[in-house]
Amino acid sequence: MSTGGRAGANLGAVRSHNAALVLGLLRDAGAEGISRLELAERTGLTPQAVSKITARLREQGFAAQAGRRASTGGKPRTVLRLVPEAGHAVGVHLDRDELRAVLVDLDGAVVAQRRAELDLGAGATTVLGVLARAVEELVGQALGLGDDGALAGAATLLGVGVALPGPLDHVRGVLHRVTGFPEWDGFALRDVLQARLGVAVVVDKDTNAAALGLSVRGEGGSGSFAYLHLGTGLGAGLVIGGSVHRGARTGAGEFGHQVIQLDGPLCECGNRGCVEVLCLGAVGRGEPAEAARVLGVAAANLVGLLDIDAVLLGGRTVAGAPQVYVRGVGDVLAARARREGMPGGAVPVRVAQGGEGLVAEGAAQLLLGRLFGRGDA
Amino acid sequence: MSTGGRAGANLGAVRSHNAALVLGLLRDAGAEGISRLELAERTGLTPQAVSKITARLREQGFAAQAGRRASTGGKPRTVLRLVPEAGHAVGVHLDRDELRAVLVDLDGAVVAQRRAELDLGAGATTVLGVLARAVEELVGQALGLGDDGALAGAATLLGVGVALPGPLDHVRGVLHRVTGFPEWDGFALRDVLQARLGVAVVVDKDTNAAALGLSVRGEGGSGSFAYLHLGTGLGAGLVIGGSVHRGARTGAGEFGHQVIQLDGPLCECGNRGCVEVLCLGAVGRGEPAEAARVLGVAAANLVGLLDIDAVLLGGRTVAGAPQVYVRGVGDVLAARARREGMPGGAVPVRVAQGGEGLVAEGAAQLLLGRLFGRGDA
DNA sequence: TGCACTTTGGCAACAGCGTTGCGAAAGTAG
DNA sequence: CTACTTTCGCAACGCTGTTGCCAAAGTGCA
Repeated sequence: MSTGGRAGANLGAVRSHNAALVLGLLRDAGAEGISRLELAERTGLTPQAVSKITARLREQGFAAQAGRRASTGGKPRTVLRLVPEAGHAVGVHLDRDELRAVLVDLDGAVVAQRRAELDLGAGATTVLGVLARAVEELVGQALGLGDDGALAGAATLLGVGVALPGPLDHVRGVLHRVTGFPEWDGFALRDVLQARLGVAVVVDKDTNAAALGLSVRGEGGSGSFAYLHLGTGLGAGLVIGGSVHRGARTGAGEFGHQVIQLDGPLCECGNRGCVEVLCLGAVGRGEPAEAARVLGVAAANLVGLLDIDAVLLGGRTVAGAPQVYVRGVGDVLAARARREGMPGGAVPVRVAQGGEGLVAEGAAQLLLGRLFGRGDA
Repeated sequence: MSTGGRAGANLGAVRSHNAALVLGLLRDAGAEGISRLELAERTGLTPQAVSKITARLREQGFAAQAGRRASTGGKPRTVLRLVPEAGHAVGVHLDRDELRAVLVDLDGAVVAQRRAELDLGAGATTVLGVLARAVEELVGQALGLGDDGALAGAATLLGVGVALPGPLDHVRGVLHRVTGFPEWDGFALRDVLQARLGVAVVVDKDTNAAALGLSVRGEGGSGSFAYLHLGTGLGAGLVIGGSVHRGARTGAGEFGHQVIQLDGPLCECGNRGCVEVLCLGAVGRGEPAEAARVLGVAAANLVGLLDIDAVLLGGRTVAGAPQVYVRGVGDVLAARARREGMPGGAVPVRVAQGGEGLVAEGAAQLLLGRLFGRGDA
């Protein structure tokens, strides 16, 4: 039926919804802060309702007064700001050969971080040991642990987000398979890690985490964008209407195996003419311009299908020659926009900022998002 | 910023949200009806809350008692059902050479319909005249008009939805251009029609209306699906998470000009190797199997990108040889699913039911959707 | 036939949400 | 110093879903 399992709203739901909304606006306002009346305007709530909501948030320690604005002829507005230290989250980027963990505060700012060499093929016990130790050290030094040395002792810790390559089930937190490492097939990473660490754990694809991180930072505008990652492989993370689009089976963003050349060269996925094989082939032959053009054609397909607002490029290969890719992809999109007479012109193409820590920071946002009303089912 | 213009929730919002939710479940239950306790289970609300909500709906005439279930050892449940005659909407399908208008009730059932020959190139005055007359006759005979002959006199009429080909702005109701008819460029169809008819008007692309219609009927499952229309052109309507995805500029679903053959044959859009030119070319050469294969490759790209639950095929060309297309597209998707070891197997491919009236009925749902909580921004 | 039990669903009191009315606080302008 | 503007909290309010309770309407067994 068309009306899927949507939930009814009661008063508790209203409260948390509005609180999350206000908290999100406080975060977006950053160090400048934001006044109650501005919050009222943006939410559509009355100023009095905002006062009550912010009073609750101040009691809970999430918000604080921070100076006042210049007067415009009357009593000056009091400025409110987020208290970043009121909450923390750990984000872990589990890659094929290294592990990168960050501890961020409510603002998304990195408080502490760690790096470790790692071999994903070394088996679950070894990998989980390295991961758990890294997280415990990170949290222990920055926030302090409980008397028993447990992570749960860190009161402000919301949980741990783990991002890794390869298909997986975001909802159940189970890996399907990690390309090249069949021993991870069907591994219930979320539950195992949750039991071991004693705090909430969320698992997601690396490209989704990167896209989420970019979304929170406000890159890609307020609406929809695609993050295209060109490194050892070619993948994408999609943000539609402000939230990460994963699809029913967390399979969305399968960008690299989009076929753009019927009966083209064989790809390792078994298909022919995938963007990945064409693009990486051009990179391998030392033809970045051709790689960018091919990438641009695939990006244009994506833009046409979803009508997104921006395309962000990332990954080692892009970082090696950013201008070539931005221009190459941009040219294809511009040509298409010109031909179709699209209102507003072509979709902008940019290099995703954030570099090496992007995925880990985005993984941490998987937890923070719940506070700010981006809870993902 | 990441927190786009989301709205705060007050008690009025809660009421209409829950009322819409219940109304949607009543509609989905159809003639069988549904009991209060089932409604409570599905919404997560308490039985008492459901009683209050349904009491309001009964007062307003939208719902009614309809018999009772067999007892399971106690007082038998009272069954509630939607009162279809409590609301109506007109849906108009404006095609290049004909106009098709339907009047539907809350259930989506067609109460009356009209067809008229039409030339979209005959100018706005002529076309709007034919359209307005068709709508007024339709509503007048089935519902009756006001004393002054105005549509607003039909108390249960929620408004008119208009679906037509070509790029347009769904939010503002303005046409960008209708392929082959430059005189419509920038025409503010929504506002002009609203002023002339005196009731609410919503404008959308034909493929979006078709997808919406299918979504309401429950085809394509509860989640996400794509409707691919193969007729004089090749387009798509996307339903993601239960609602039509249009993108910021109502440009989403630009499926036909997805490039699947780099530097392939020139398409009339100016690009090379679009699915449309390849697919229609094969149709023209009398090679439906090849057309289906090409369509399947493009569909597989879409499925991979969005991880949708189903693919529905429609349009005159598909209707001419349904099995060929279902099998051809299905084979490509199945092969890909097999190679990637997707959990749950391949995405199902079906022919969209509903035939000629699908777009007009979907257009009517643009208005009904508001009642059932599918208000689209 | 009668009694016990189960299940449904309405009435009444309630807690908690945002809203409204109003006034104190804190500035500017003359 | 006075008049005015603007911010923002207190108190009363209306309305939401929730809880506690009980009447209604069945079944099943003695």
